Amino acid sequence: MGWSTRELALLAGTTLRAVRHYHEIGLLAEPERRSNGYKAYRTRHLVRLVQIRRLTELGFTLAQIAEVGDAPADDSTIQAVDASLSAAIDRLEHARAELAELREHPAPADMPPRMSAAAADLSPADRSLYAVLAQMAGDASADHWRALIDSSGRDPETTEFDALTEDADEATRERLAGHFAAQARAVEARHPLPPELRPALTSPTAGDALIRVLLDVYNPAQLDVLHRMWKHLGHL
Amino acid sequence: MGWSTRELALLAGTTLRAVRHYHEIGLLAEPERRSNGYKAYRTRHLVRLVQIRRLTELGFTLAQIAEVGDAPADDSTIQAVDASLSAAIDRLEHARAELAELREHPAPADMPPRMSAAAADLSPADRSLYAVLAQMAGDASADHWRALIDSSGRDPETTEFDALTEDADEATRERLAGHFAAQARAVEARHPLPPELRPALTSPTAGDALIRVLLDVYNPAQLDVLHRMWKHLGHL
DNA sequence: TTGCTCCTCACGTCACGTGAGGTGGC
DNA sequence: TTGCTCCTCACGTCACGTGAGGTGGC
Repeated sequence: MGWSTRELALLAGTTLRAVRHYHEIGLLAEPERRSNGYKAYRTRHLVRLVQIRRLTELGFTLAQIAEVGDAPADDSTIQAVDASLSAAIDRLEHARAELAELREHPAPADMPPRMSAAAADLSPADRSLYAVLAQMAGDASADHWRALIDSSGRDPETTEFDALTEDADEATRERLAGHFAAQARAVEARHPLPPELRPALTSPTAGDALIRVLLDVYNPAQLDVLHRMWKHLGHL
Repeated sequence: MGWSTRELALLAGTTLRAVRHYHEIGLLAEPERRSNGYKAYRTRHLVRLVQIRRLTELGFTLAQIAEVGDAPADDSTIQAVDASLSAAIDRLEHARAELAELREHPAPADMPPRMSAAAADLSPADRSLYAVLAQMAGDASADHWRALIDSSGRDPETTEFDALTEDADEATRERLAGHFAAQARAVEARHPLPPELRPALTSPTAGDALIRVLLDVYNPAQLDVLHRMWKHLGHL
């Protein structure tokens, strides 16, 4: 003369535990018991359970379902649910687009996929620097960094810089600094930093962070070359 | 000489607690401490944290991120993530479509939205019955039930049936049974039960469930009328 | 001293999943 | 007696959120 919990769950297409959970939070009334203590569910429980399942599948939280009870959901609630679904879909589709790029150009996900291909030949130090730059300036800056990486290229001086140690002599340091300064000028002329990206990189906080990154990834000799380069550029 | 946990979190666009959580599950290495016990994060932590954030935003679980480490994710993992995103999007878009219908025809969500408008005039008993029928036969059956409800209409006999009590006399019961039998025959001729829906409703389990619903929602006099109707139809 | 930051437990959230241990029905 | 179902705790899951209580730095 009534369904068991398992039967009710199967009829509603859900699980034992879900039914008990709805009891625990007061969403679903507990049925009468048989003499042996077993629950005996009736039609009203099944209909209510089906209603709860439908609403959860529509994206309602259990708290929202509790609020609307078994009345029609008011429009503001439906709008709120729809807005959250819409936002979730946008996020998921953006994620899928990035996943597709990641499949085409497999890379560690330390920077936007559109930069990864260009960054493949960078030294670990440069790569870390670009990863941080991209993070700080936002994903919209990916194309800018990619252009920068592409046009600065891997020349003999870059190889020399990557291998630079403390015993590098004065002449070598000056030569590299001059080379990179000229290159930086040329690259900046062709690919100026988009104005909307400037604030994220020029604040004192951002500057501090970038300096710490430089100190972390380059050795003293390399830092010296960068210092000389900045002097060449007149930025310091 | 290093970032605090909060600074690191801000630089990576995440929260204090997320950083600590990644430590707890071993996703992110703990940095050196200052003399006072404070953590001092370096560039490698920031780069790793940014990578973790990117992967979570792409839909990777933290367990999957732990598996791939800081290497490029293998294609099978990417495919698995993409498949789950795709499935999630499908569910969300289906939910949005149903939400839109629900907004046009506000109703309790005890049955598919496409039935609700037609079911608005049913008695609570009939409504429960149709809710269960739709649940058992699946949402694809909604159009069938809607057609049934629409063409059986609300005539005086239906009103009489809804108000029927135990003191209803023999003649009334027979008259109603005959009326509903004729109506059922006409409706079934115009809207036969789609063959693919039959199995879900004709199994012994389904039959038992439906009988229990009838016993729950109709009173003895109404059940008697239904019993007579079935005899008229030759189904019993 | 006050206010702000850092630290480590440790419980809470959401919607259940998953045993653990005991009883009832055939 | 065996096997299956029912019951009620109660801890686990996932990715963190949110205080609780104490210390450090200016």
